[in-house]
Amino acid sequence: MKGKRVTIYDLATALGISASYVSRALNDHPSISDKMKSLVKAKAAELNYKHNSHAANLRRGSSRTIGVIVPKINENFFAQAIAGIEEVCAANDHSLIICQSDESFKKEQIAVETLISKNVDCILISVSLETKTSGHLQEILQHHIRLVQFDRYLRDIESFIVTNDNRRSAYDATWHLINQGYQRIAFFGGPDHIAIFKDRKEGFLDAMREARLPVPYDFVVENALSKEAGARIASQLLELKEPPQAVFAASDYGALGAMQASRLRNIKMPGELGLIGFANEEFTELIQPALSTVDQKSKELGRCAANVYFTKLLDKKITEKPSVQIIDSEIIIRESSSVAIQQNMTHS
Amino acid sequence: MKGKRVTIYDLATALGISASYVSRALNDHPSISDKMKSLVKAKAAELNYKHNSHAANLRRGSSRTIGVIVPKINENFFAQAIAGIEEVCAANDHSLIICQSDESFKKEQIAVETLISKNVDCILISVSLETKTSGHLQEILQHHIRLVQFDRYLRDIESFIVTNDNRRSAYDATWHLINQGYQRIAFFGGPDHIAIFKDRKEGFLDAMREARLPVPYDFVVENALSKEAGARIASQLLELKEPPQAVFAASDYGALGAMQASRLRNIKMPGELGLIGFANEEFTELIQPALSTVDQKSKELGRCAANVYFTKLLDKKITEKPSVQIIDSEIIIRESSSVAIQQNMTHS
DNA sequence: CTGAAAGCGCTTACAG
DNA sequence: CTGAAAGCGCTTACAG
Repeated sequence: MKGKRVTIYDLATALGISASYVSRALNDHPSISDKMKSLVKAKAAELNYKHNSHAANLRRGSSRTIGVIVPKINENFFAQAIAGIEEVCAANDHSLIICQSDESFKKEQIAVETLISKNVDCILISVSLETKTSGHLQEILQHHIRLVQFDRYLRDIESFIVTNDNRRSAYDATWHLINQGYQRIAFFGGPDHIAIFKDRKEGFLDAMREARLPVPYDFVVENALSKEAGARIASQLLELKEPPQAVFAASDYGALGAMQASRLRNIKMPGELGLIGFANEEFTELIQPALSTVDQKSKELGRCAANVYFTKLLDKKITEKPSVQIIDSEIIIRESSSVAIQQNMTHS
Repeated sequence: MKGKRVTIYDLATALGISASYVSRALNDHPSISDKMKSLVKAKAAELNYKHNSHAANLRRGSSRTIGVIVPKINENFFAQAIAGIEEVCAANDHSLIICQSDESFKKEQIAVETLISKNVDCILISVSLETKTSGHLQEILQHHIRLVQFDRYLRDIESFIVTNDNRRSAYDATWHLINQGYQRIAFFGGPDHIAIFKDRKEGFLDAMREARLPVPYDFVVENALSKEAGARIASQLLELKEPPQAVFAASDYGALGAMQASRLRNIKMPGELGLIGFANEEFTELIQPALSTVDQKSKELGRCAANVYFTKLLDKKITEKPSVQIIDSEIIIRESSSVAIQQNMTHS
C-alpha cells in the first residue's frame, strides 16, 4: 500500500557516496565539510527524504523522546506545565509524547507501559489522584528510563522532584484569611497519599495552630478537589449552626463549588464567607467575585522539570542523588477573600 | 549505560521455543493455542519483557500510531476533541502523539515533519490561524500518511473533513440575537482563509440579509478571536455614535473581551448589549452574565475524526472519495443574550 | 502448528 | 576524510 520510502541508500546512490557518509552529513557530524553537508541536505530535500526515527532509535537505543503523563491536559495548570516542558524539549531537539491519565490509576499504568515500549529516554509524571503505589514507577527505573516527578509526587520512590513549597503556600494562604479577620476556617483538600495535598493540609494546620484558632474535626475535608465535591461539602458545612467563615481550598475547582453553593444560599462573599483556591486556573479571574488563589508558576515548573533531565540526567552515568527542587509560588488576592478590595470595587 | 533489554530471543531461550513463536504468541496470532499464549505471556511478565515498538514499526512499516496537531491543547474545545480522539484510539489499540502548533504556521510545519519521521499512520489536524497554504499537508499525503482535517480546515487539499455546519450555526446564533430585538449587530470573526471563519461570517450575513438589517462596514471584523482583540475592537465600536446593540463573536474569547470592554463602560448586558460567542469554553457558564454560545460537541467531533481513519482509511487501498462530515452543534442561550432569562434571574 | 531466515532503515565502531 | 559491515528487535512470508 505504501510507496517505497526514500532511504539514505537512495541518497547515497544519487550522490555517488556511501550511506554512512550520508548519515553523518545529515546528522551534522564534525568530520563532514559544510559544503558536503549542504549538498547532501539539498539532495534529501529534492528527493523528499524523511528521516525514519524508528530505525534510528532502534539502532541508537535511545529515542530522543520524552514522555509526559499528566492527569488532565485541559486543566490550565497542566496545560501550562506542558507548554514549559515543550519549550525546553524543542530547544534541546527532543520530541514529546503527551499522555493523560484522566485521574485514573489504571490509565496511568497503561501510559507507563506505552511509554516504555516507545523507548522514551525520560518520563515526567504528575500522578493521578488514585495513585497510591509506585510499582509502575519502579518499573520505569528498571527499564533504565529516567524519571522526574513534578507537582503531584509519591514519596516512596527515588526520583528527582520539582514542585512548589505547598506547605508554605498553604500556610501563607491561611494566614491571609486569618489576617482578613476570618476565624472559623475550613480546609478543602485532597487525598493524603499524595504529598502535595498532605503538605497543603499541614500548612493550613500550622497557620491555624499558630493563630490559636480552633479547627473542628469536620472542617478538614480530604476529598473536595472537584467542583461537585466542593459544592456538596460546602452545602453541608453551611448548614451547621456554626458554619465556616472562610474556606481554603487546595484546588480552584473545589473553591468554585464552594462559591456556587454559597451563592445558592445568598451568602455574601467575601463579607460572610471568604474563599481562596489553589492553582490560578483561567476561570478564577473571570468569575465574580474573582477568586483568590495561589499561582504555582506552572509553566516555569514544567520548564524546570524538563531541565532536570537535560542538565542532570542526560548522558550521565552516575547520577547525583535525586533532589527536590522548589518553584516559588505566589498568592494572588482577589475579591473572594478580601474585604478591602471588595469595598474598593463597590465604590468605584 | 542502559542494561541489556529483554528481547523475544531471551523469552524463546527461556521457554525452549523459537522467537517467531514467541512473537506470534505475544501478538495473539490465531495459530497459537490459548495455553501457549498464556505461558509465553507469563514468562514475559516474569522476565519483565517489554515490547519494542520501534523495532516492530520498522519491520511492519506502520506504527499503529496517530498524530494529532491542534493550535492549543489548553482551549477546552481542543482538549475535548483530543479526549474524543484518545477514546477511539484506545479502543482500536492505537497510540496517540499530540502536537501543539500554538497558532504558529512554523510550529505546525515542524510538527508535521516530526510526525512524518515518526511514521504515524494518520494525522488529524486542526490548522493554526496563520496557516494559509497546504504544502505541508500535501507532503503528508506524499508520504502515504492518511490525513483528516477537523474543525479548522483548508479547502485546497483532498482530505476527509469533520466539522460543524458553521454557516448554519452562525445563522441561527444571529437570528437568536435578532429575535431578542437587537438590530445593530456586529460580527467578531477570524481570518477568511480558514473555512470555518468564512462560513461563520457568511452565516451571520445570511441572517442579517434575511432580516433586512443593515450591516455597517466596520461591524464585520476579521481578526477578533482573542480576548485582547475582542476588547480592543469592542472598545472602538462602543465609542461610535451608533454603537452595536449586540455582538456575535466567532470565538468565546473574543466575546469575553467584548464583555470586559462593555463592563468598563458600565454598559448593561444583555439590556444595552447582547452577546453570543462560539465554542462553549469552560468559562462561559461561570462568568457573569453567563455567556451564550454555540456548543460544537467537540468530544463527539474528535471521536468522529478518529473514526474516519479507522472505518474509512485503515487497511483500505483504494480510498473512497474524501467527504465532509458534519457534527451537529447546539445553540446555548444564557443571560448575555437573553432579556427573558435575565429578568427571571433578577426576580428569583 | 513450528522454525529459520530475511530484512525494515538507520548509526557507529572499525578499518583504511 | 570515507566506506563496508554489523546489528538494533522485531515480524512475516516461506517452508516443513
